[in-house]
Amino acid sequence: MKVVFLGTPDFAVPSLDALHEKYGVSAVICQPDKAKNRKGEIIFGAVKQRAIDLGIPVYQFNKIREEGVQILKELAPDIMITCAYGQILSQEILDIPKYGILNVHGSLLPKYRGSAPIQWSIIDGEEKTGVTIMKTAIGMDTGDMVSACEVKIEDDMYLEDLYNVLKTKGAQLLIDTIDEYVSGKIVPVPQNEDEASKCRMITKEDAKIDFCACAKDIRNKIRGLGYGYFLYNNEPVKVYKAEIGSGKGVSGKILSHSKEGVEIACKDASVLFTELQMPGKKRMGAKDFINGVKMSGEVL
RNA sequence: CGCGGAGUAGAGCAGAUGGUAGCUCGUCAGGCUCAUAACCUGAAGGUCACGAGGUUCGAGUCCCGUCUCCGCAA
Repeated sequence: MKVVFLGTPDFAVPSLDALHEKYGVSAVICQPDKAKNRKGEIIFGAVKQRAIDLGIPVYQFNKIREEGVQILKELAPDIMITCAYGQILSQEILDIPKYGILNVHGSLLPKYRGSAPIQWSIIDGEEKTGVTIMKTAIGMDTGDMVSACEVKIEDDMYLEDLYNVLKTKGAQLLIDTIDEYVSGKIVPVPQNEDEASKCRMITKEDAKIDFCACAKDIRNKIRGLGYGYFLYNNEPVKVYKAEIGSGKGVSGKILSHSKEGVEIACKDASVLFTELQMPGKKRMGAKDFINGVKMSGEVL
């Protein structure tokens, strides 16, 4: 079976690996290179890099709906798999593969359609999420569902943790599903539109901590985004780990500053930051952080 | 060549106007204590990123070059 894979970031790498091992992937399509490091050198996306290592031909289109159609037709895949590719496909493309296109999505559809389902599921304090394999359709993650796998969101999971679990589960589910899908044993099920929800993209602003919020929400946000930040002396202080404290005070007041962490009051309690970073400095644990940065009892 | 910060004891930081380096934590030894991550005393530990570079009587501190790390932007 001829498989063409479309994906860009590292979330898609396990799926690419799994597919390639089982079926052999004849071509990989990913977004154009745009990431650069501080020196201005171009950094390849994780999928592109992986494809090169595996010796799979890579194609990149600014607009796959225009530039990619012809090539895709020539590739004549039996099935195409998308996983965090980053571009909207057209009906013309959807019609190319004999078995259509399957997508790996990081949520339990129809909830959390959209671009950052993993982040939002944690931010919202969900207790579970998962991955869904569905048919890629024209709408935003609206295709009929083929299979799904549930994952519990543990209280100590941060974005990176959940992300890693889901990308692995996604890859596993994908290869466990394809054969049955292709052979017709699985009949795709339409999504229940009444239960659908769509999450919006994450912006820089989302990472700014609002101390007027509840401790749990602040912590969930940091967990979901992987970090958060607040301004101290006009400089952004990034925080990577947070626990809920019992301190009370005016929202934004720095309650304590110890090896345990930097504790700041919020709406209903306090949050204790145990891993932080000053601009230009390295990320470090509270013990090291407070050794160099002395924060007094001011209010942010 | 996108903007900017930084490389000083194991770790985190200080070191105006240049004169061979300090603090906090940690470590080790001893003490106190029922005990301790608490406290007391003492000790070890640094060619101050690199370049047998430049200026100088003398540079961590000024100038030049290189490497590495990081924040922002992308």
